[in-house]
Amino acid sequence: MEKIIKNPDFSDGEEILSEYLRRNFTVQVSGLCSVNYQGRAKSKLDRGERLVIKKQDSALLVHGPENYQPKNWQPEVDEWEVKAQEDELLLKARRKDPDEIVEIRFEDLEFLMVTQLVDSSDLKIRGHEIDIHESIEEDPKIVEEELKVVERERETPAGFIDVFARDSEGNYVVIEVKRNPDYNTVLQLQRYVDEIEDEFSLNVRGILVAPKMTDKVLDYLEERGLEFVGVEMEDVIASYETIDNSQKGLSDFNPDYEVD
Amino acid sequence: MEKIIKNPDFSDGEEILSEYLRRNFTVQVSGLCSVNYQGRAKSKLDRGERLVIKKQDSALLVHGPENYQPKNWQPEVDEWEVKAQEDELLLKARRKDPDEIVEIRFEDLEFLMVTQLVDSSDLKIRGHEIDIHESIEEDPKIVEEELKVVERERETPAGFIDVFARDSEGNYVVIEVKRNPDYNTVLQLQRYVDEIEDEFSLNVRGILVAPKMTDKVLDYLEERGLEFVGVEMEDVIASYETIDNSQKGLSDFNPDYEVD
DNA sequence: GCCTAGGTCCCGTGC
DNA sequence: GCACGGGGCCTAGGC
Repeated sequence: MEKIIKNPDFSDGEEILSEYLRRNFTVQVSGLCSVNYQGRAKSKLDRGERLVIKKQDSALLVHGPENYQPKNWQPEVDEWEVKAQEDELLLKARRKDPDEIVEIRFEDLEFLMVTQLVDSSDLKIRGHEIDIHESIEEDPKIVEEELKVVERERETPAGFIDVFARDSEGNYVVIEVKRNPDYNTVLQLQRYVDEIEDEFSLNVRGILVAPKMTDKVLDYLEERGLEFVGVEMEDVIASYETIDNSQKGLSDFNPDYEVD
Repeated sequence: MEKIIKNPDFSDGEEILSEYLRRNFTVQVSGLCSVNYQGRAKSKLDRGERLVIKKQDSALLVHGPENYQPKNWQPEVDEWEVKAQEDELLLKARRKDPDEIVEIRFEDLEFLMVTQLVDSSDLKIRGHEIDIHESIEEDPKIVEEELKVVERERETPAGFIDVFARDSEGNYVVIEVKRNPDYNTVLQLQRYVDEIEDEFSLNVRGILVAPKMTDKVLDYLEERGLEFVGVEMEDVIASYETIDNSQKGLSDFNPDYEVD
């Protein structure tokens, strides 16, 4: 930990923030504040105690005591302005594109902390839509017995077909994969099916493959003569071991701090 | 600030976390850790220094040194498990629905902080899509002269129509409003128009109302016989004063701390 | 409780 | 650089 100051006054705050906000440090400020935002929308947040975090890449988060999401934020800050006044510490964070500004006015500072986090590890994750595509290609019978995958990401004038296949009777099958299917998914599948039917002048099957489905979307699908096949995400998600194999043997954590 | 401990050992960590995680406190733990997640997907995050925040409603965030978004998280935790072991401090956060678990293994603790934030102010915001709906309802001529709004959020088998209206010639008009229109928006509008045409066996107009538009989406829209009308967000966003008027005169900040 | 749709979405990928 | 689509999306609003 570089620095922690409890109950700093506004001039302490101005000094520390001016020094560290623009640099490669994680800075926290907590205290009673109000926040205005203007940009793609406009918001006001009245006085309350919050935790403000400036990350090492300049991302700014204003977190209240609850919820996953920050109350205000700035994914990337281009210009900082810090000013101690008689009755407040003003912190402005401006972003250029889109042009937006977050203004935080602290009436009272509870603490101020400067640290530096070293983390070069990437998140390895399985269970994305792309992993379902791969499972189908490896083992098409999770969709249907005797299905043969012809092509992935087949391009049509209506967009890319996730998986293009033929069934045991030789029919063309268009497969659309979605983790979270909705009405638009149905129309998208419909468009691909229409496109392939035009191309081959044949009847074409359309199958939506997803780990879950709602009754209404299923109705909408079946009204159009399209089909649904469920998949188990557990079958799709690789084991921890498999994820492990994609990593290097040793962690690339490196304790050398980069200052600035 | 309730507590701050620098470089706590694992048994300190276990003690403090066991006491405070389940209660109405904001708890921060920072240090060298690795994180596993399993639930809707499965992920591994190798060792690195991170800031872990448990909010007062049990939301859990694992923030790396960069980016707006946490590397791992749990929007709501139902069960906590904390265990100091010889070489690590293990923190498990389980959620019941969906069933998922985040496991954080600390190899080294940099600091541990317990605070309590008091914030009962709501965020006042203007510029959401709903504000455009309201502008249209108040003054339909921003879309078209002599347009009459019939209904908002009209339900159809294909979903909800933002604004349902009739034009000067008595035609039905389906209006879809979007801040950020894209291809899917066109499909969505198409869905509604098709549904209303089926329902009334009439030709129905479809208008996409948005503050911006791209050439490709416009082409895609017009190919389908659908229309676009631009609106200015500035006309939609209320002034700060208007936002102010929606607030009570006095802040409802109350310095009484609720312990538990 | 499920379902629908928006978000200052953010963010990666492909053109 | 923009644009498109996914996300462990999250979250609010209806029913």
